Amino acid sequence: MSSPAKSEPPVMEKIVSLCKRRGFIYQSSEIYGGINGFWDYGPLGAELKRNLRESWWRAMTREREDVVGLDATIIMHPAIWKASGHVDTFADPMVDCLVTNKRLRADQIEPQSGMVYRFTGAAGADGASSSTAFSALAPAGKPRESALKTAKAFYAARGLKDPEPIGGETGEKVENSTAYNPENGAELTEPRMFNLMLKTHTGPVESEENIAYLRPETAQAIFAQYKNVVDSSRVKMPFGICQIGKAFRNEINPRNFTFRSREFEQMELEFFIKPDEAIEIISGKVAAWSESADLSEPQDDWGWEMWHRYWVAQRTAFYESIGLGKVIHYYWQSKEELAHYARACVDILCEFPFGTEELEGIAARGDFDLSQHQKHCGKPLEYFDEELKTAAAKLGDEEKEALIQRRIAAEQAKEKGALSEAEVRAWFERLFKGFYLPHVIEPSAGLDRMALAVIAKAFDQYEKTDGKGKPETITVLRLHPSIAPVKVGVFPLLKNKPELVAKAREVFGLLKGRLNAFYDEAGAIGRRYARQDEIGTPFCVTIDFETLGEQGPELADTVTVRERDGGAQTRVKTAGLAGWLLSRL
RNA sequence: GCGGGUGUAGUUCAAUGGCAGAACACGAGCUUCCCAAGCUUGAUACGAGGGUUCGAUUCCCUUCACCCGCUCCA
Repeated sequence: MSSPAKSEPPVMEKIVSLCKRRGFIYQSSEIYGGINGFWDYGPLGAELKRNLRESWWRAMTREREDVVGLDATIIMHPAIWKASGHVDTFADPMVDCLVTNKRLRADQIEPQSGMVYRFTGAAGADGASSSTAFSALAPAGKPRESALKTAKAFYAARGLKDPEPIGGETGEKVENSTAYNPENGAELTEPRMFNLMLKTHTGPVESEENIAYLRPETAQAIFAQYKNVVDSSRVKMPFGICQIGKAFRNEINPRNFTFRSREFEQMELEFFIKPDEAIEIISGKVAAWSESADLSEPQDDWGWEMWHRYWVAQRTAFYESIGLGKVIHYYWQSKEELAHYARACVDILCEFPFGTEELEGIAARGDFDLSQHQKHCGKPLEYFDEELKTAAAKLGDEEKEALIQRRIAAEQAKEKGALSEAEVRAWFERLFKGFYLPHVIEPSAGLDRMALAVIAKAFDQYEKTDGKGKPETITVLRLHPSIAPVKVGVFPLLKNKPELVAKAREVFGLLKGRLNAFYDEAGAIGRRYARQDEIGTPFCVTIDFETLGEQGPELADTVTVRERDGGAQTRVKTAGLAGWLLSRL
């Protein structure tokens, strides 16, 4: 299996072209010129996506006893996004440097002190001039020339040749200003808000009061309905709630085909676990993770770290099952990169033609989300753990105090987000009674990215000379059979022989209800194979004269099954054909 | 959001200030005993809006989309 060379940039273009030509992915609203950041799935893309979505759902819920599903609305109470932090963190004030056009976050600019020089314009060496005002800061200790140099760059960027700025003979002293770029002292634009959440209004009147957001992630719905699920579905800790659905982000710059788009589909699991302290009280210890740890079956003494590693292993197995095993990579976020509430986060990356990019993030988020919602909605979201209450009742005061002291020490060692001693004691008081907010492991995957990843991985082209010695390029989509949009093509060897056609229609009828089959009689047999290769169909069956019994009774009612990869042909009885194929998907 | 590039048929590409062409793909017919064969035949395009001009797909402006680099990516 050859993969396209990295140094060949048109690979992505070839994939985009194939996606459109064969009906996988189209530009949204294309007849009106398209709309930036939105993509539609055509007939084959819809099947592919459905297959991916269903394999995820099957692996996450149906094949497990400890995960249930949820299907929540896209528009939810705006307070959810307040509690989650999205209203604040999704609206970053941004400024642009007037010289380099670099965009910076206004709240992250280091305050500068020094002298500001104001220029009213500039004259160019060729007689042209500019009357655009500009100011630059010479940091404390730097001469006026430093500001002058920046001003020259500013006017030069606006088309003036060798510009001589006008004005700015004397400077004004400023202290701790964030209006200038720390890198070069250039004036910055006024801060502008960039809100990454898409907004709408509920009800007939558009007003501030009825603003609603299209969800920027599906996860928050799970937290918001966590209590209902606990109360209604008899789940016991640990357990998970998963959801597949659309999410929306007003990306400033959508890029790379469907990889970063404004409307996309997420597949998220929130797996709720007992806090490590509860595990220790119940089991006497918390299992320590090591490279050789057995992650195959969950154990009672697993803390967050084992559970996190377990889900990384589970998700890895999933990617292997859809044929991405060889192209995924891991990136473990460093302590500095982690959000303050997160304990660990690993990105599962995949090799795309445009680089190795994130497919899924698996975060250990502690109890941050539920505690935020508990605080904002004012309703207790604690889980009552009878087993924990019983175990805690057997602890002596000294043992309890040892646990508390250990936690206090751990909190004091934190650089940010540490709990006070009083908060720790209050938390343990609830814990010893059997109450806690569960911690959460969150594997969060992007369905559209996954679809793009499997297409990119499967895309294969090779050169071949045809019967006339003419070279041609053959395209094959080597999709894993389990996700291929069409599972089997059914062809009569010749379409002008009614017996063959009738038999082929009969075989097609046997298959179509059980797997996605495609009937084709147009063109030479080789062309029909090629058409199926290009859309990733793993099997083709051909009805020939042997099927009709013309070559002897032993071959009657057998068909040729041709495999996409390798082209191997096998004769299979029509009676067992559906089973034969299904066992190979 | 900034800078650069590109928009012609389903795809990949031509040509042109005066009737827009090819290859492949697609449809129909013939032919063909297994990997894009051949013959006949058919349908299909100048991203959108404005300007200049007797006349614009072509020149100019605006806009939209796509690609590359920067930026952004809770």
